Amino acid sequence: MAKNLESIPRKSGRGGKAIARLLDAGVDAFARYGLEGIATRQLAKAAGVNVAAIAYYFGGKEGYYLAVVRHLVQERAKPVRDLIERIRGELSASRESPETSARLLLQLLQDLAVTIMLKHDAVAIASIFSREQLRPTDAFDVIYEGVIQPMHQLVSQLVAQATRKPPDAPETIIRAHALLGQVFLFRIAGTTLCRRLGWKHITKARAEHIANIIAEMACRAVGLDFRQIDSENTGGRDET
Amino acid sequence: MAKNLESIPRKSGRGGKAIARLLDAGVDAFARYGLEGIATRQLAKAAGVNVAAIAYYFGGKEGYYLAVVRHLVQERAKPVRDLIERIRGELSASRESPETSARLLLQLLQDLAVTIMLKHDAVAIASIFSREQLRPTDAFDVIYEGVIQPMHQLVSQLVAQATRKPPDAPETIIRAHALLGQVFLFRIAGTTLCRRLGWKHITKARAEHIANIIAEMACRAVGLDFRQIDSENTGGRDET
DNA sequence: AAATATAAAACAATCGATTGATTAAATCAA
DNA sequence: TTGATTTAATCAATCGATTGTTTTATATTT
Repeated sequence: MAKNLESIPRKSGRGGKAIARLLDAGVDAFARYGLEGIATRQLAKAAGVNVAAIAYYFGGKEGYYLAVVRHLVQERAKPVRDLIERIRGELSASRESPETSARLLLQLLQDLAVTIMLKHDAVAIASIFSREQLRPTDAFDVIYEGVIQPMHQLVSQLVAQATRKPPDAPETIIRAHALLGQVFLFRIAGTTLCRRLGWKHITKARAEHIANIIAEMACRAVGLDFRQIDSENTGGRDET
Repeated sequence: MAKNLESIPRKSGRGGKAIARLLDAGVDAFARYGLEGIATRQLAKAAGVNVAAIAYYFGGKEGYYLAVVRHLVQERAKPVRDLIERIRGELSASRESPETSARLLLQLLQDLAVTIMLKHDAVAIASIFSREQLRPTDAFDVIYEGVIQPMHQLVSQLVAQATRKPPDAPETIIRAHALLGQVFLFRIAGTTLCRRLGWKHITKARAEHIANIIAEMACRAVGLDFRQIDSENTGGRDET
């Protein structure tokens, strides 16, 4: 459908302003309303550019949407990819043991949970991604291969080492999926949680509280005692 | 917006056919494509009725959507509500103990997981609900109060008794949310799981396998040994 | 001057909603 | 049970508004 899946025109550096404004505005708008939920005219107005710019730079609405998702994954999701890289580095640096893996798993899930509940870009990723789950477009592959698959694989590896099972066993991957999903869930189903708890928003303190509980349940789920790991982790910075 | 939020006209029993056909077609269509993702003409064609019937019976597209959700929750979600009622009955019939609560929690999550992954109506509920989570409309309240809140409350109660904590404590509710969310997640994020596992669909056998793993993790998460509970549960019908 | 970028206007297509006419059914007087 | 009248339901045709896209013209930069 989209005309130019290659690179964006930008023959000279002067149209970069409009492109950048469109990409920025698109992240917010598409995350909030979805591809079909917002009109090109509103998108252009939000970006402060003319409607024709969408077709001019991206070939159309679909190409624009795809470019926004690509931008979101490649540029804005850096903190998430850094997190993956950090844990992966620590994993290869330490000797392999269930305790180490569990500790890293705990760290990863905790950090990811807070990031996904609070960080603006992560919220956008989660929103678009959950929409793409229900009705996948080309954008699904971009997000999946860009952030989901690496994350999923890393968690699977940590789960495998923590439970002493093969990392490619269906059981291991299903477990990893459940753990990762828990984290995403507090973003996707935040409305329900807030209603149940009488909250209006999820503040920073609340997000950290939730992250601790998630981490604890995750550790128990892979068969290890949370307190042991947590006390040697950051000196027991929390006790829920 | 919608004209008549009260009852549907249906002055005589003759128009019931059209209404029923519209409600049936609407469940599928709205679950698949969302409110904005499908046109009234397609909806009418799918139902085999004239476009004007939508405005005639429901006052408009929004009223139609709301009626579909109401129908879905009130009529089609009966198996889910029956499940809640069954567990609730068994809970009040047995004496209060962490073991009993954990066993019931396991049963509930296991049955719910299979239902939500396989049963057609439950899939529709999960799809519409997850959409309403991201961008709530009036339909959110209908689903929330009809099935989510009762389910959430019951799980909270079971978690509270299993962990010997107050049922209205934030920690308890957050735990319940995570457990319930895990189950929903395998429906919402089934695309990712299937891709990771090289599956095309989630078959009955696979759904039951997943349900077992979820139940095991849930039991561990609330601090009990899965094997003890499962062996006294249904005579060890599964061993993953 | 040539290439690139922006802007306003117009494009065909589709959206949800409505119209007036027609058909089917129910109601009631005889 | 009739036949006349009213009500309910269905239909094709059409409404104005809005959709994504395109065109045409103008401005800016190289």
